[in-house]
Order: sequence, then structure tokens, then C-alpha cells
Amino acid sequence: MSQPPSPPPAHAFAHIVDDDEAIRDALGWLFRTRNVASKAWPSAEEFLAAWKPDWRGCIVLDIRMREMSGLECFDALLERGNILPIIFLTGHGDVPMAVGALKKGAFDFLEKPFDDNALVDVVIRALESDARHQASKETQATVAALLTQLTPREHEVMQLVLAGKFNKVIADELNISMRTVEVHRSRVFEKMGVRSAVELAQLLAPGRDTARD
Amino acid sequence: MSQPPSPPPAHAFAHIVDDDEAIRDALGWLFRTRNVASKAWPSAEEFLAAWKPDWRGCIVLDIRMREMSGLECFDALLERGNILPIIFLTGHGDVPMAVGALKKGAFDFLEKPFDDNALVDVVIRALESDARHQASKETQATVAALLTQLTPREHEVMQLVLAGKFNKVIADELNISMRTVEVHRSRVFEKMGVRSAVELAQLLAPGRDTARD
DNA sequence: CCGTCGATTGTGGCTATCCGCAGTGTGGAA
DNA sequence: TTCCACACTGCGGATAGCCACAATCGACGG
Repeated sequence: MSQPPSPPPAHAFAHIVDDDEAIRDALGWLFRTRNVASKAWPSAEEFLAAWKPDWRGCIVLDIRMREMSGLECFDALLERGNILPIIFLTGHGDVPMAVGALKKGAFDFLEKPFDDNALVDVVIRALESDARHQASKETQATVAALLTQLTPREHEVMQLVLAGKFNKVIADELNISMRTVEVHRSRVFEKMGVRSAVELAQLLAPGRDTARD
Repeated sequence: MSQPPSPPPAHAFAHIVDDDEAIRDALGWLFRTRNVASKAWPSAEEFLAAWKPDWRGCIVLDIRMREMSGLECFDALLERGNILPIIFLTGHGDVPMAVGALKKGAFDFLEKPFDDNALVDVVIRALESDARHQASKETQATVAALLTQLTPREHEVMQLVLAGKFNKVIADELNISMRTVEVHRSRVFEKMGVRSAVELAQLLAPGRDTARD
């Protein structure tokens, strides 16, 4: 039961967060004409209140807003584990601000006035980037879910199996019989949905994303 | 013989590239007092001419220079496969320039006048970053070297072993006897310096760095 | 022509893995 | 108390992997 069938697909939106209605409308129109699904939010607070970790897409965030600024909103999102690419818009940005934002993981940082085409391009790349990240995140979550199904002892045995040790050695180290190790090992394979130690190792050593932007 | 004992350690330097002698001297003095080894270059051209792919450390690069600019130098280095972290210095930077540089992989982008401590901190982090990258790059290179020692057939067998297949199945797919597969498999382990398929899988599925910057 | 190397195969024996069957003990939930 | 998940164990057989010994064959270079 630790695997809900499949979380509601959560359609991917370009979330526009700007307290200037004119901008929201303009961006909304721009995205509509380019077939990019978007949703507008009149303030960082409202966006944050609605935000869910499983949202897909990207965020187009104005820096200067009444109340909470875009940068503060960014920090809040980071703390909450947001992984959506964030594109900053600003009319009054300076270099340190841009550098800081990008180094903290922002996807891009555009100055107003910006070129419509440039913005749409960036947004599309951001959406693609998020989509790519999705695949790996999902399998990662699946693997994590499978791991929680293991009993402590099974987990322990798995570690030693992954260390390339013989059942015999594992039995020795845990002071149990070989047969018991075999049973645990077998259950581990079964629960993790693999059929050999090699597959297990590959499942747990995914790495190699290399997706940079 | 495909593994030269160990390439000359190539001491790590903070390479200062600036056509302003006063800046070079100031930075050189700053780094000396903070125990950071540095080397100064009076122009991008001279630096590029001397640059070798195996250099370690980091690069502190002025944007505005006579002849070749820092950004042009950056591009040239990228093309040549540079992996050293690059820190840009500029007195006349604008946001798009900074954003562009960072998105292309620059380590940081500082505006003059900069704080001495801030610069040293950044340089030290850059040097650490490079040092970290070193470890993985080296083992990666070692693994690649070991892989070249494999005969085509061995490589082929290895792939199937990594797919978690039984020797029997491998023998079938390659239309050879099980015994032959065993021999190849054994040689693969020997040449790759591992003692089990699990170790092999882990060796070739590195990943899990999680080091962000 | 000879030597080396890679690929190939066989025999035989030992070890390790995989599994079904059967059973014990413990602690927590119903 | 009863039921159940978890950890544990032994036996025995089928299967797979590991390895030394022994050999054949073609390609390539000297």
C-alpha cells in the first residue's frame, strides 16, 4: 500500500507571479498564443499558499512586488523543497542580485523590458527541463518507496550484498546462518523487483543525470 | 601500459588574467597573504597560449581587456574543454552579461569594486570545487583506461553481464559456449580489478555525488 | 616460419546460489 | 489468547559460477 496508484498528473503550468495585473494579462496572452499553459497569481503570498510540492511546470516570478518580493518567495520555495525551474523578471535588477539568484538555482534572470520571443523560449526550456527532471524524480521516489518495504534486517543484508560479499561472509558478519541470509536476500530481490544483485546495484546507483539546464 | 604512473601533479593555482598590472599586483598580493597560490597573466591571449587541459585550480578573469575580452576567453576555454571554475571580475558588467556567463558555467561573477574577503572566499570555494571534481574525474579516467584494455569480445560479454544475464543466456546470445563466456567474464573482472559483477556494476554506475557547488 | 594474442572449447571438481519444505521463537495487534 | 509479521534455522537438491588443466584456430608482425 505504500504506492498510491499514481498521483493525479498535475498538469504542467507556467506559473506567473506578479502583482501588476497588466503584466499578468500580457504574459497570459503571450503564453496562450504560443500554446503554453499558464496560470497567474496576483501575489507571492497567494502563490505560496496554493503551492504544492508535486506541481509541475515552471515559475515566472517578478522580483519587485508589494509585500513579499520575488526573492523572498524564492527562498520560501527553496525551503519547502521546490524543484520547479524559476525564471525571474525584473525592471530594477543589479548584477549581484542576478548572480545570487542564479547561484541559488534560479533557471534564468531576465530584465524588463524583455523580448517576448526570448521569454517564451526560456519558459519552454524551463518546462522541458522540469519534464526531464520528472522522470528521474519519479523512479527515485519509486525506489525509495520500495526500500521502505524492506524490514531492517533485509536492509542490512542488502547493504552487504551490495558490498559484493558472499552469503557466507554476510552470515558470518551478522552471526546468522547462511540459510537466513539467503532468505533475506531473496526477499530483498523480490521486494525490490529485481532478479540479481547486479540489477539491484544498478537500481540503487542511478546517478549520471548530467542534465545541466 | 595504458596507465602512466601518475601525471605530474600540476599544482593548483588561482590564475589571474587581467591586463591591468595594478590589479594583477593587488590580487597577487591579496592571495599571497591568504596563502592562496596564484599566477598572473597579462592577457587572455598569453593565458590561452599557455593553458593546458590538465591545469588545476581556478581562473580569475577580467571581463574588460584590450584585445581579447574575458568573455571571449571564456568561450575559447569552453571549446577547449576547460573544467576549471572561472570567476569573472568586471567594473562595467550588466545583468544579461552576468546571467549569460553563469548560465554557460561560470563559477561566479563579481563587480568591482569587490570586497577582498568576498573574493578570497569565492576563490577558495572555487579551488575546493575543482579539487572535488578532480577525484571523480580521475577515477573516471582510470575506469575508462581499464575499459580500453578489454578486447571487443570481453567488452561485449561485460555488457551482457551488466544486464544481469546468466552465463548460459550470454552464451546463447553470442552463439558461443558457456565456457568461453566464463573465460571472458573472468578476464573482464581481472582487468577491471573487481571480484564480482556487483562491484563491476558499481564501478561503472558511479553517480551519487550530490556535491552541488 | 615462428611467436603472440584473441577467441574458442572441453573436462572435472569445488563453491556458491537459489528454493521448496518444514519448523522455532518473539513481540505486537486484534 | 490468537493471529501475524519478522527473524531465524536445517536439509537437500537443482542450478550457476569459478577455475586449473589442456587445446585448437586464425590473424598479425617479425
